[in-house]
Amino acid sequence: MGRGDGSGRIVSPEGADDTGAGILHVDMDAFYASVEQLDDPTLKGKPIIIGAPESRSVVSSASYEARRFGVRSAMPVGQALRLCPTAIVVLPHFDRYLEKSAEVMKLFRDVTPLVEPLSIDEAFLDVRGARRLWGSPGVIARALRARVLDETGLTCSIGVAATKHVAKIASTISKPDGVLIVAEADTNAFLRPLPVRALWGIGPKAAESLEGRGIHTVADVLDTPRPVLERALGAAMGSRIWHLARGEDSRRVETHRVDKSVGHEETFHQDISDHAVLRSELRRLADKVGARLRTHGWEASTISIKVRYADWTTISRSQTLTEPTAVGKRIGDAAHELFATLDRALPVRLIGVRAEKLRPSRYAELALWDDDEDWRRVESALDGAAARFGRGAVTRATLIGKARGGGTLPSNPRPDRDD
DNA sequence: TCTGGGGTCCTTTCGCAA
DNA sequence: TCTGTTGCGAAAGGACCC
Repeated sequence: MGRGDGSGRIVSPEGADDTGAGILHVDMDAFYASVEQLDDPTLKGKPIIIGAPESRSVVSSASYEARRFGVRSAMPVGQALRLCPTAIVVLPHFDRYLEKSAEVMKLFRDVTPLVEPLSIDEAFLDVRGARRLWGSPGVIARALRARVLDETGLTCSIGVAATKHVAKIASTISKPDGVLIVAEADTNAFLRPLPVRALWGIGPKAAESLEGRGIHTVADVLDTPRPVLERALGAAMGSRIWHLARGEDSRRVETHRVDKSVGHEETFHQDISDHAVLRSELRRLADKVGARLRTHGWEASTISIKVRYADWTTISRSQTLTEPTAVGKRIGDAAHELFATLDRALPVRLIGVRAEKLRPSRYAELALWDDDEDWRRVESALDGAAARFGRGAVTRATLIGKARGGGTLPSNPRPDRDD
């Protein structure tokens, strides 16, 4: 979601040169706040903040009326209210945002099947193959903005460029309710004057490191030898921004992304020292993680926990399981074991559980069994049999039968060739 | 002014095995 | 058998993004 104050609205003129610019980046304007204003017209034109009134809550989204006071997302709500005392704090309605997001994404897919959602409120579109049907990228961007507003009541900003990176920057600059077209031949002139912070992946730390070396703008990056950038930012990031500054970005619009981890974490209203309470929180989070794995038909082979102490130091511990799991009980057991290895006596501010190294579940067809205990029995049967006979001997069908209380495991299993 | 929750990716370190 | 090298995966921490 954009984090600017929206003062830079830009609309490229009709007929602007869009030669070679086949990638669109569409970003909804102040998405959560706009959905709330749409659903409750009394909020229209007013400064609103999406967040919770609790002391440790931060701003999820702010209307442009609030941004004019300096309110930004990720800012503590208390601070936001000091900047803008008249702001109305609205609790988030994530289901509603997902609904509106789906509406918008569907409109994108009407234009091209090559849509890559980046988050709930933004996506890349590759429209290079849509010219005959809909016209040039600039024409498509205009029509799409009009259609999004017409059919959803929400405004968006669109960057049109030859690469994802430049399209993304262009949409940010055009916000709100703008469209900015950067023809391929204009890419370098467009990038040169921008601050390094505009480059994808350059955050506060990296910007500080570059600025300490006198590198403030993209033009400065162009004048800097690649090894210097690699020393300043690490090999991978240094090389990446060397390319990005030159407008080089070969990433394609990917319609399918595979999730790599799922996790839950929670910041307590007040720091907690009682380990019994912390352990029960770990259980609760582990159960949520297990349930999510099962809804997606996944299992995880690595479990990690995260603990943030009162002094804000954050540590993580992880463990690879002997057998992957989607069972909350097992995830919770692993989380407890990891938690037991910690020795700091400080109160805890945040605790989290994450499942990593995901793969399709070995018995996804049992997804109808949502009950954690049923899943534990199925996994125990599978793992026990695999340990005794070798994994190759154990078919899914026999296991399902076993787990359901009927059938038996093979008495004379095939020799195992898997392990 | 007191810092959320969901993630991804990168770097460093360390132990193990060839 | 011992030592050094290399490669690799796991673990830990941190930056970054929305």
